[in-house]
Amino acid sequence: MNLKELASKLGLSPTTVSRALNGYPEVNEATRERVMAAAKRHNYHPNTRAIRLATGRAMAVGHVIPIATRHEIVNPIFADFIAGAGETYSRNDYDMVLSVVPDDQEEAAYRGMKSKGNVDGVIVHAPRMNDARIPLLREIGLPFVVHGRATGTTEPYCWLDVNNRRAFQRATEFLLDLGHTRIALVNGLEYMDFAIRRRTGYLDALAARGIAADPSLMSSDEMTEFAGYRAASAMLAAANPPTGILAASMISAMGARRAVESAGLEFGRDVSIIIHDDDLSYMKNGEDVPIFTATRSSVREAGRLAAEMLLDVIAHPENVPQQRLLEAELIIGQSTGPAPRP
Amino acid sequence: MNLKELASKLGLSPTTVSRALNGYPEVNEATRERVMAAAKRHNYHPNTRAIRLATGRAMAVGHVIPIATRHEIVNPIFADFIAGAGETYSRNDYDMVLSVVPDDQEEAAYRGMKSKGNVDGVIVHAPRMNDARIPLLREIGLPFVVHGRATGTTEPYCWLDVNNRRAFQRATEFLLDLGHTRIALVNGLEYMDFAIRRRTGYLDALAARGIAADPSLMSSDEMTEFAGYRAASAMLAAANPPTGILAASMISAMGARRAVESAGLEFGRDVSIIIHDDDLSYMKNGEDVPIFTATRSSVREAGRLAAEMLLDVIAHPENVPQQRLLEAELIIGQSTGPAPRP
DNA sequence: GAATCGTTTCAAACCGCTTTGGATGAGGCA
DNA sequence: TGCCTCATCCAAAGCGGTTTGAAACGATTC
Repeated sequence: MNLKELASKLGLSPTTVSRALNGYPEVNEATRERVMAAAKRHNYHPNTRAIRLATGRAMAVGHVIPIATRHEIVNPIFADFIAGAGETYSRNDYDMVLSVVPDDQEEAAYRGMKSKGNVDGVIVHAPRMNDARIPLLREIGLPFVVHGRATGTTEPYCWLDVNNRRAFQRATEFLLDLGHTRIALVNGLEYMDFAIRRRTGYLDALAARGIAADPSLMSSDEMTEFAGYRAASAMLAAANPPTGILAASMISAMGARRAVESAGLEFGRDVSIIIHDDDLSYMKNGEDVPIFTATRSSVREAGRLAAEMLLDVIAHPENVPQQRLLEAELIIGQSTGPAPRP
Repeated sequence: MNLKELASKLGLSPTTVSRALNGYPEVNEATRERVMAAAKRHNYHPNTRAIRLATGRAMAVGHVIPIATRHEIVNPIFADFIAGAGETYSRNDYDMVLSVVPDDQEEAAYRGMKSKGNVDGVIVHAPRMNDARIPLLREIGLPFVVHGRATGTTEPYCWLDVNNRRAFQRATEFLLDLGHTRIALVNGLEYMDFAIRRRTGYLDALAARGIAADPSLMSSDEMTEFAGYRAASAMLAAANPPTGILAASMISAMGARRAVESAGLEFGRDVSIIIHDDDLSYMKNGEDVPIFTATRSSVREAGRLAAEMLLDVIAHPENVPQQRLLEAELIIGQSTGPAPRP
């Protein structure tokens, strides 16, 4: 059932039917209702391909997922972000198209999207310092929103980020207030912008209390269980081990907790752990698990918001770049306590 | 730059240019090369929207992701499958469109996809017993491939699955051969088809050795770290605890391992654990982690293959439904050993 | 030399919708 | 009555490709 057939069934022109369905004012209310009813009755849905060609809009948003050579972006955090963004797209009748490409073909992928016109805009994931994608997208004129920020990029662009610096600063202060002085940072990969900011927050908090940062208490690696375990184990085995640990994610923290326990220490008493909690939907902190003390910010919600921002940019490309900084909340759980007396 | 402009720049008709670029035989080789060169030089890419309307094909594949009410499908295993499928789509110039919809609107989502024509086919995820989506998709005539199978569905349909029954049967036999007789099953949710088959394999292996299944050694829950921990803890705390555990996933197993260790037992000696390993790319068994004994089958590879199958179904809808059963390999790691002498 | 054929090219229709620029007719007003 | 407005509807022209059917032309065949 297409528009022409529906129109002739109603004894109307395609023009009128189209207008009736799209809410244009120049059509009689009675006719509109008749059209609406017929459309529903015959289960008519306009052909997306035709709409897209006629309107010149793709009604779709792209997410490029680079794979292979280096860091794997296909992780639980990414999945939750996608789920959040997808909710927004569905509500607004946009499609979400995921492009999985080898990471040396990322630029080509963006250029292709622009010239083939299968998306109206893109979300940029996991920005790094001086991220090359930002000038690229500006150059080719494809609307975009960055999830995170890119230190070093001076020209304004559209982004949505969590205040990672502040979150880790507060987390560090929290441990300091509990009397901890040997505080470790089990960070994500520090070519990622968010990890840089987290380290900055951590260092700022230490510096404010006049505590010298100890490089042996700072690690940077993938946010996996094992990387967390490995980093924490090494630190705990060394002389003058930490009594507090800042972990970059729930998953890293699971590894850190294992390290604490297998070192024969009690997690939450001998060693306090505070995590950054992305509020992953398949792994809620405190729902089942004894709750971790955490700086919490839902990555799924970030996905929803970033998508909304992008749709807005697509609708109003002329506006000045929007920027939004979300604050993480500090959740007090059971994984932290006063620094043990030596 | 569009086709018409390119054609006039070349002094040719759009027809000829289109044919030259698409490899049709009725065009002079010299002209073809001239066209190709010009296309490259002007960075011409045909407009996807126009191609889609003209050919009547969407050149896109849908994945419906139900959310909210019940089981969360947005998990690491799903993410890896998507990544694999995405690779296949990219190679074949197909788009992957993800639809995130509330799970009570799944049917509407599929019907919409068909009538709006924005995809040529779909992959069905996480099938359950007598899954309603299979007859639905057949009824509306949308090509599909199921990742997994649906026990109870009699009419043939296209699927790709791992031999879950056989995998768990072998895993159970492996533990039996090591002398274990108290073997626990920490299963996924048993309304999921794969979980049903795994339990069957487990029960078959026990029965073949004349061992009565003990319901207190069988649990069924989400495949999260905590669910694994909770189930294993309870079993280990009970009278006559298990000496072997079959875990549904790497993540469940991490929980089970924690339960073993916090019960003061040695993992791999006092309690053997054997897992089903989906070979997740962000969490490789044995890459960093001491390797778990496992039945391994890459879910990412399954994604690649299922996508290939779907593209084939789309290209040849008249063929009989393809079905493919992948066997998991048995990897001997360090998480299993002889049953301890009582 | 005319008929036939194969190669190469093109004009025009088409995909299914949106949107522009009228056309039609009823009602209002002088 | 004549003119203007407004509400309502429609024909036709896009959107940017693909595809059908035919034309042009040199080469081959009889």
